Amino acid sequence: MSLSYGILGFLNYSPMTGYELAKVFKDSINFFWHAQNSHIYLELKKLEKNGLIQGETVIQIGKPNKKVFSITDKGKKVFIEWIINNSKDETAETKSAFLIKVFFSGNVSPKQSIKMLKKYKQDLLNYAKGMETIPNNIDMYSHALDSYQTLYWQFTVDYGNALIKTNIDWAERCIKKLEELL
Amino acid sequence: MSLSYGILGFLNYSPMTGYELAKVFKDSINFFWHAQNSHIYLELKKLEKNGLIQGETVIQIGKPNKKVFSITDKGKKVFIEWIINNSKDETAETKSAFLIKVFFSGNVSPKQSIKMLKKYKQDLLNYAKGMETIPNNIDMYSHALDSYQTLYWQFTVDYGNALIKTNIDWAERCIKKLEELL
DNA sequence: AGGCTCATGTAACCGGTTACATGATTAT
DNA sequence: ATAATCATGTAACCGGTTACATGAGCCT
Repeated sequence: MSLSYGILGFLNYSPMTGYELAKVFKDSINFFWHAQNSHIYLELKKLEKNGLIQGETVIQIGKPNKKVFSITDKGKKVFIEWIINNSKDETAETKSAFLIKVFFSGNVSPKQSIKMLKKYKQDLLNYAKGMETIPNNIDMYSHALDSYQTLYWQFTVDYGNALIKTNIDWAERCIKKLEELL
Repeated sequence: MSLSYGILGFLNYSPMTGYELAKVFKDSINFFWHAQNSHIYLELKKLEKNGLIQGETVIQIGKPNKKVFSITDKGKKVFIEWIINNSKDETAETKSAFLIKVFFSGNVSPKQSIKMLKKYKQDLLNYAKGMETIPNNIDMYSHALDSYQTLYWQFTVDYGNALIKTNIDWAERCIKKLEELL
């Protein structure tokens, strides 16, 4: 479901191919929504069938042909409605296999858990490093759009950074408590 | 996948029925993993078929019969291995339809977005209130188990609180910036 | 009489993942 | 040579959700 709205959102900025959508997903909302290219193509087909987007094949020389999709009026309407209707509890959606592991880590030694948490922390640090380029991506797109649009992009980057910091701080607190047991 | 490990985790504490599992899920890890009762029963069947748990029907008087499941040695082994093997990047799993909405909220007015974010904040506050009882739940179970086990439960509660606080702070920052535009 | 708790399940569906397949052009 | 980029898809699978079905006993 969410993927289709993400696609509509990007097509609302400008027409794109499935291939370009896959890239733009990766460059932007990848942090909170990961999209497989196979899934994107599937969803494009569905959206076209429902009349929310329409595709046009473009013949290219020296490159494979491509299919450029544009959002329809119906698609725009559906998309805007989705944004406005703050539907049921998007808040309480946290899903984390990692936290299940933590919850049950009383079954392993403190040493083992410390190792796990340190790996978690390291992954987060690496992830944060990878995210440093996102503001650049925003700049890249931003001169094509007004600053009001990009303000929201900044909000999501801010969210990402805040979340990573919270996670790291938490991991450190846990590690510290576990080290006291050694 | 994760649900089955959650089930193994609880059965590793003590044998339980599907019904009891549904309750204990709700009382504990509900914040980061929500389990439907239908799903639990399905998973129990699968786990039994794979020899990780085994069920025994208990005839009751005055109540419907029930099936109590216990973890097998094989199940214990699989469960512990799952905890220890810090598999591929559980870190970068954040999935949030809400953040997609935020990302694309340049399509609606600041007033509209403020409304959305205030609702988000309110949902979080309500959620936090609902979570206040969890430490009690932990106390309830804890005298049956050692404090080392419950330490990890505390970790997850700490995580939940930290996350909610981060989310609320972020929402407030966004709201403030949007209000400057009015 | 009505609602809650105890108790277990089936069937249909759906969003998303993994693996696989193809093939030309361009840059190193 | 070989790796990356451009470009689009199919098929099988799977974890999880929604809706539905059933029914006894207990409390108010």
